[in-house]
Amino acid sequence: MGENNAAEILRKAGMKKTAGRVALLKLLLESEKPLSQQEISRMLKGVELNYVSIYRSLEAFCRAGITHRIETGDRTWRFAVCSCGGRGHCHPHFICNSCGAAECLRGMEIPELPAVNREYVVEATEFYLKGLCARCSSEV
Amino acid sequence: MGENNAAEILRKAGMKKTAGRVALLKLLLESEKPLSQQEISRMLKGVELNYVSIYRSLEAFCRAGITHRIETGDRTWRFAVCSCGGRGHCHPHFICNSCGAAECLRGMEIPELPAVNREYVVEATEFYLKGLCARCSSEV
DNA sequence: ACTTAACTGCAAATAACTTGCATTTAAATA
DNA sequence: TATTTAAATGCAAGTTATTTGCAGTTAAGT
Repeated sequence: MGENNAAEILRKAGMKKTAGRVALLKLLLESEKPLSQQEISRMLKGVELNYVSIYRSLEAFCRAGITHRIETGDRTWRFAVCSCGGRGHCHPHFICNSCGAAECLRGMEIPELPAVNREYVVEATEFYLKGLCARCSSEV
Repeated sequence: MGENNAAEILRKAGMKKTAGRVALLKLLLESEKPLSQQEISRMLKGVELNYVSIYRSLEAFCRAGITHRIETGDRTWRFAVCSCGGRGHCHPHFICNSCGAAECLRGMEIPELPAVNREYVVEATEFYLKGLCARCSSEV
């Protein structure tokens, strides 16, 4: 399943097909939410991948445009596979102020701004919605 | 000038008018850019304010809606006074990928998203533009 | 002047990430 | 298939922004 997919993505990006990276990428491909290194370490099954290697792999994935990185406000990076292949985010992200979970709003586009005047070069945009996720808002 | 203004803001927020907080708030009021704790420590003149106290004051300011906090991607908070008084950001922010400087795009509004369906409660939105600032883009 | 809750400083703790370096290994090449 | 090599890994240690605990100080209300 995602295994071949992951291997293929690695190949196309010119990366070595190691057990660790295949498992990591597979996990990200199957996750609907962006994951932190800790979450990844907890969820990785069948492979032991040192947390330093996880960071380095994620960095490589981001450099290759395979994933993007988001910041949820708790000073931890989270990572999600990225369909657009670009450097920035391809959609807005929702962050729950209560449980801290992050979510890709895949159906939506990041709205354009009415042109940043002057000599600024805009390379990427990020749009975060913060509030209560479905679960937390119903738990009140 | 900003001194009275700062004192007045503190009073309205029910905070004590200490030399440290007045100087801190004055500095933020006069800064056109969001500032990090380190930048603040470097820029504060005439007063010694321990960096822990700076953090605690900034936290209090944010709680009171006096300032907002932004994340530039380098894992450091930056703070700027906030005209809208709300909890979220009142405008988009620009972050330079080269020099790391942050900037409030005060003239602009954060665009609305076409309604986040389902039972999500959106409390705040944050919009970041990342790229090269005027100085860095001309330095190439 | 007195009282008190807010504010402050210092030292130490957290925690997420990064770096250096020696070892392993996938995959290109002979 | 054997050889080579650059990429990937693990471990230990380092970095650094931010937080926490606690004891001492002070603004401001009475």
